[in-house]
Amino acid sequence: MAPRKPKPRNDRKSRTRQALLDAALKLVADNHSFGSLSLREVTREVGVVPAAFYRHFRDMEELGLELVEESFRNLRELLRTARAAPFPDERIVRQSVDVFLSAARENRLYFEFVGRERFGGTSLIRSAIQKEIRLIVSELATDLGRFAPPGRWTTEDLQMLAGLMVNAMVAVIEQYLDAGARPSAEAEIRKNAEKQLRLIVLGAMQWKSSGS
Amino acid sequence: MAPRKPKPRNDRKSRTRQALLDAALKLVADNHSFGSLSLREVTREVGVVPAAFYRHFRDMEELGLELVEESFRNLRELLRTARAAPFPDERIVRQSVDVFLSAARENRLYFEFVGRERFGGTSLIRSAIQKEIRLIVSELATDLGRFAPPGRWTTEDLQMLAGLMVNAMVAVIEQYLDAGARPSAEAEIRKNAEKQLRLIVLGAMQWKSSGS
DNA sequence: TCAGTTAGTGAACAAGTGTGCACATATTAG
DNA sequence: CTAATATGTGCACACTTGTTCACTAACTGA
Repeated sequence: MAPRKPKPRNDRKSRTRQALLDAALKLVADNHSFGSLSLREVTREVGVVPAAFYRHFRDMEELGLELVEESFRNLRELLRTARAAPFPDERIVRQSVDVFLSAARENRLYFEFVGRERFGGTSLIRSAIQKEIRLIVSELATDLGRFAPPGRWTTEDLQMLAGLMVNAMVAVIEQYLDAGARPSAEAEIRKNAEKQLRLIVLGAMQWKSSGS
Repeated sequence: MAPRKPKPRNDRKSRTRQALLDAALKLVADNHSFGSLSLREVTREVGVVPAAFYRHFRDMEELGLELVEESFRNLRELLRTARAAPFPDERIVRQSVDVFLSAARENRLYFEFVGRERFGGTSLIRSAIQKEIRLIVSELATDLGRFAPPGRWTTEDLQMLAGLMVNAMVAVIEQYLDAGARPSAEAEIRKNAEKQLRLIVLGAMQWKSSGS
């Protein structure tokens, strides 16, 4: 049987594709890991027949990789604006934590997806995510290099510092997401995050390069 | 048909149960996440009929929780021996990194399982893991309290410091596991880990409690 | 207007899944 | 030695899964 309701085929070119992505994202956040999410569940959520999936993606994996890209497109956009910043003193620490936490709040589903698949997913998806994160670390490292007294910081050490910072923030975000966004927990987590960053900055100011 | 080979039913009480656990562990490390691992795959790997599974576990989830417990039983044992240690100076940093990395090498499968399910798994398994990690952080915090000049460190701040350290080490271990244990990468990772810990210690020595 | 392409349908398939049940065998207790 | 209890077998059931196929409806550009 042909479809009875002509389904106005809205303005945009192909909304179903985006609907599939959104549905997958929602289902991953709701229930289980992406790996144990079936093609049929996704199409069912969208309200479309399973075969229609193949008009947009070859695979569930292809959809997953697309989700990774979407996630980091948002995040990188955000970091680019936040990167025009002064020397990392007290204020910048507080601001940075704010930026990350509010980003996590607004793009919760994307962050949850990335958090789940960072280590849990298929190896293709895993390495895609790792690559993106390494890129963020590198960008932060060159940024930090601008404020560092030249000579005291090797490129390697800057990477190390950036890695430490990013790891701390990632851990904070995952802690925040796991807390179900209870506002009471958020205040606690925010305070903790600021302290951790402050301590790292403190250590960095005392740092002397790898010798000894 | 009844089984032809009597299957000598070796010494121990019930080896099948452990075989199921081991098989699940191996399959998770090899292929996919625990969530997308079927009961039948596990029994097939052991060489036993699916229904036999129910003689030992009600669920796959129950088996998963058991795996979490096994994993941390090992790890906590290890940490208890390593905890009798002097003030965290240069040597102890190097030793700590060694302890963690060699633990990750020897118990690779367990670490891989925990890494995958920490955020990827069912919510029951997730929270079981988080609880264990929080416990480790707390134990480390009280340990650190012994070396801290009293008054300068509140309990809260000690928890913060311990959390930072554990996070860093967890990140290092996951990095190590992802590198497939290539020895060239291991040296790099080890050096990086030592630097990160050194920087944290440096920051801690400069720390003054939360007031600005 | 009319041909061509795109997006979605519905039915079918082989394969894999969790779970229940009656039965067979091993192991252990009395 | 015998009876009782774990432990494992075989088979069945109803479902869900991914993928294919010919089909039609809708949109597109000339």
